[in-house]
Amino acid sequence: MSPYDPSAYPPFAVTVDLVVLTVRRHALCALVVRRGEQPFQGRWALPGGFVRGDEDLSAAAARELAEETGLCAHDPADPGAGNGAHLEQLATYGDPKRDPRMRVVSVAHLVLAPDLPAPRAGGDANSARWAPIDELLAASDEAAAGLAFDHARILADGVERARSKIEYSSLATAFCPPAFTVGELRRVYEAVWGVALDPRNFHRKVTGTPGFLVPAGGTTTRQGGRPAQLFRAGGATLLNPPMLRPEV
Amino acid sequence: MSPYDPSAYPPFAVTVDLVVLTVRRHALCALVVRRGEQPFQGRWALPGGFVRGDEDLSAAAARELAEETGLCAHDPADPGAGNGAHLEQLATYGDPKRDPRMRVVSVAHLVLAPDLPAPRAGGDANSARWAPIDELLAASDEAAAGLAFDHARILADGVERARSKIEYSSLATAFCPPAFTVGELRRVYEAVWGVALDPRNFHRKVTGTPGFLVPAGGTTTRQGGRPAQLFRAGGATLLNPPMLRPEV
DNA sequence: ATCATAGTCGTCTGCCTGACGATAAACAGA
DNA sequence: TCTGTTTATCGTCAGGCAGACGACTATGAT
Repeated sequence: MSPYDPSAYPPFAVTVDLVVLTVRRHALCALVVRRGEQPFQGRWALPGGFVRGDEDLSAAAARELAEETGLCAHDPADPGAGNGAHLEQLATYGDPKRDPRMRVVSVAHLVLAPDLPAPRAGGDANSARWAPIDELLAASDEAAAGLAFDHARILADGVERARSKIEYSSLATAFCPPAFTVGELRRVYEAVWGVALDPRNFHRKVTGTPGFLVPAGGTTTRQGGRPAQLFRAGGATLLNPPMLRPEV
Repeated sequence: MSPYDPSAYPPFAVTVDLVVLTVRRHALCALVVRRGEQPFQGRWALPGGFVRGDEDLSAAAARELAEETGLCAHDPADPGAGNGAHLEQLATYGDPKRDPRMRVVSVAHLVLAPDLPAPRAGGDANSARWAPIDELLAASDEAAAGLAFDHARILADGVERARSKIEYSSLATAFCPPAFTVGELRRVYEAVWGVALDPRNFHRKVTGTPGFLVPAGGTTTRQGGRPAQLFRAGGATLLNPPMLRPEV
């Protein structure tokens, strides 16, 4: 074998696909776009696109994200605040038959975003929408109803990553607006995990973990009931001990 | 933008790189090979190679692993036993300048293997060896002594993955021979984490976690001292509650 | 025989979590 | 205005688990 001989290796197309998750109306939702061309024309798919020749993988993911949603992703390395969503690499999918036309290797990325206004259909998609992940993954069993390509698998992997990562990191705050209440954060956990948590124990846990939350001043009654204190995400990124996910 | 138009996307080379870890003489070691050609000729690098045109990414990783070490990787999905090492995808590295000659996207994989006889130098490598990771990562600061390309970064990511994954999974057994003692398993944790663990509390923890270890029958005095019971890995893959890594 | 080495079983204490009672502060409607 | 509903927040208590460490066991080496 002759490594690095340009004529000896087969050419690949490299794309990024995005699993963009948010919490809307107490449900975990993913951004999907409708495909405008073959194959899988008219079917829903994860947003994504080709990596450019001089572009890093994370830069390509951030660019696609901006094109589809207008969100400005902030790299975990750079904690620049603003309305930036969390972006991280998820996994890479390269089955030779995953695209019927040619050999495509897709580097999937995971984005966690606060609830947004309606997504804007940009780029090459006919339309875009937030779909509850239950709906998307349930439909993946039926032949013609599920997501295009291997996107159901990618979505499932992304959801599983998000579910496990909020256990031991403060990443759940990425689903929240800049200032939020303990109750709003709890509803994020409940939506992502699909369980009910005890409000009192949750409150004790998050307020008792140093660096997780810092008071933002002021209160809100967005949710009705007694006014709740506003917080913003503290500097801590790791939760130790972790938040325990209740048994099924 | 015209997606999936073959003339519109730049061609990439796709490779797999391997972070192969083992525990030798109470130290965490990685497999490195000496580069036989430019660039970085004569420097140490992670083993790896090009993905073939009809080959899945994990298949390419398993093939490279067999070529370099003779190890038969078993996919996490398929728990076929034997002398198979654990193999999982780690992350993908695609900086446009990571290879000075052309655009190469590398899908790194992580392999956890029991201690092996001397590695066989196969394929395109002049030679191969097990190197303590402390040594490899310490040298990465100096200009000409560290690993080739961005392999120091990839190795660091792989080591970090291994360190965190043995906390909440039974993956540490992948570093052990088919039958092993509690003390041998403890020395794996100590080598990977670089800490000392209390033998009594460790024994209580691993024998008290259902499904982690099953008695293999018989005892051994490999390590001197009182004979120790032999175990093999139980069916459980997740450790709940996790093994706690002591503070630094 | 004595020592060194490793393995295994127990005990105790402190921390954290789950379960749940109680109170506080808002709003809606009678 | 009073009452019920909703949500937030503080407290209490028991059980589980981990860290610290004592005690005993079973081998090989000197």
